[in-house]
Amino acid sequence: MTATWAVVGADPDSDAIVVALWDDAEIESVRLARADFPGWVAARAAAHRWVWGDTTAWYPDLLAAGVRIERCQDLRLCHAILRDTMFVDATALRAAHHWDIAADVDGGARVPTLFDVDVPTGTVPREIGETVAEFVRQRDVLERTDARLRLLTAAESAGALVAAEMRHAGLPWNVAEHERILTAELGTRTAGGMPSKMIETAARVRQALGDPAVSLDSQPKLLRALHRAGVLVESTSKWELARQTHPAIEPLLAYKRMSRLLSANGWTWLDEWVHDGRFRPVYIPGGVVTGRWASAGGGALQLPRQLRAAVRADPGWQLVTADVAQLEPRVLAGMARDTAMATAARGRDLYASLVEQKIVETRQEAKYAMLGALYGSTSGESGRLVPRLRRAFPRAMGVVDAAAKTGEDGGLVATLLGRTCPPASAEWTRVQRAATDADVSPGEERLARSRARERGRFTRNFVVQGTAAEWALAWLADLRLRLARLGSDDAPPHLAFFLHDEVIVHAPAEAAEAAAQAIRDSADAAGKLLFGDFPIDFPLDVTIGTDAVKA
DNA sequence: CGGCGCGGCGCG
DNA sequence: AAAGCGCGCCGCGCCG
Repeated sequence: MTATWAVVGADPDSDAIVVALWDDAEIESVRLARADFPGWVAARAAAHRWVWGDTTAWYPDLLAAGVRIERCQDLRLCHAILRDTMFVDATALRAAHHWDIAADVDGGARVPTLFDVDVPTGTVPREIGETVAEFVRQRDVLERTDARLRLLTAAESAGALVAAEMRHAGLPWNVAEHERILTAELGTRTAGGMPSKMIETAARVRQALGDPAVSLDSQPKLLRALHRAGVLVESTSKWELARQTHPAIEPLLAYKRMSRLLSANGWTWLDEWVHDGRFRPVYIPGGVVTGRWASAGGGALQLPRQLRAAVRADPGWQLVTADVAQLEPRVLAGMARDTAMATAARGRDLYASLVEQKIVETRQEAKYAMLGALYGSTSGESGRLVPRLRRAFPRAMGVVDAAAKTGEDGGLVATLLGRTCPPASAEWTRVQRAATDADVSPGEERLARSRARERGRFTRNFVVQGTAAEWALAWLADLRLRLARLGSDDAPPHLAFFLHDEVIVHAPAEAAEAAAQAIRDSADAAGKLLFGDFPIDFPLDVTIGTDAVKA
């Protein structure tokens, strides 16, 4: 008899690992020496859905031993989703506080860095008894709900596998190319730490300001120096500076660009984060309340486009870079079942369609209008254009407007698959209640309205950003399985990077076209999984090359 | 010295 | 241009 579930945990009395095989009830339990565990898993990697407390605690060792599994349930991640969802009563899960643990960012445990990433690193129970107990609690909850939460927990768990596998594989990174870019932008390294072009540019700024000693790295000092030179800005941010006309501005903006590159992704970053030609960031699935991933260390999700050229395939391999055009509007059209919006988006640039249909005048306006709709702009160019979308796509706008209203009223909203936003804080509720008092001051009233609108913008965006994250998880989950079936057994194409609506796949050259097709097929499958037969598509921009610079 | 808030800026 | 959402990381400056 083949068990559906294989629950993995530590033997409380020894160094052994226990696997409890389950269907409707426990079938048997197997005790394994640690050293035998990877081989045992490898022999039945696709036979079970592997259940464990935390993918970051169990999977890296398997990967190091060359073992990949097909499916899992990550109890830590699923606990958080089921505990908070508004669609099923999960009282038993809410009581299990020892599972309320945020991501263990050092889970890989072999992070080759100089510094520990300073995020709390709690751990969920490892022991088999408590692991089985939590598995049973989640199973009972999932049995009482519809397919959506089962889809979501499966997708979230698949994301955990992808994250561990991508960290294991790393993003191929060409140090020489990165250094070439640094030298071209910043000049040569000097003993003092500041590269030559930065030193020269700083001197030009000081010259133009008539202040030979001013610090350019201290915001208050720089602001005072600008004022003394007659540049009356309120901040030193680049967009405010860019509006000024003064000889110091051009070199100052150049200095700020260089300073940013040096501190965020300079030589120090290279030493710390790139080893053996691989950048290995820590990905944190479910790290954002909306369900998006976060990252810790290395700034994986903020790599500047400037450095794209340093992402370089191994010899004989290629990189397949793919991103979805206008993911969030498409997801909104799908979740609202807004046929007009889906039609405008079909197979092409949604923003161009809005211009053609004379909903707005220019593509740029279309973009601002859509951002305003998703983020809740009320003022400026963007806020002015939103009503046009409301007239053109009442169903889609109805979904985000309703989410905003619910949030303003202190209610909960959820994504398509049931991930639910956090409740309003006690402080938020207190401020709202104070505003209903008979003797409320105008200030209190204003504060309450402002906080209510803030929360409305959050819940408005939550439903779309969160459902887009679900689409992306479904895409990743399907793609990792398709890729594993391509290429030769010892060198299949693999995911190397993921950023909200974009993937980079590292593939043997002969498998690159097939990988590109797999990426497209997975996008189609994700659309079907979330939106069924509703005719919304998710066209991709796909580029195959030796680097990750998009065509 | 470490912790923390802030301004600033990179990404979607 | 930002605006309006979600992040992480840097350096500075202040505080204990």
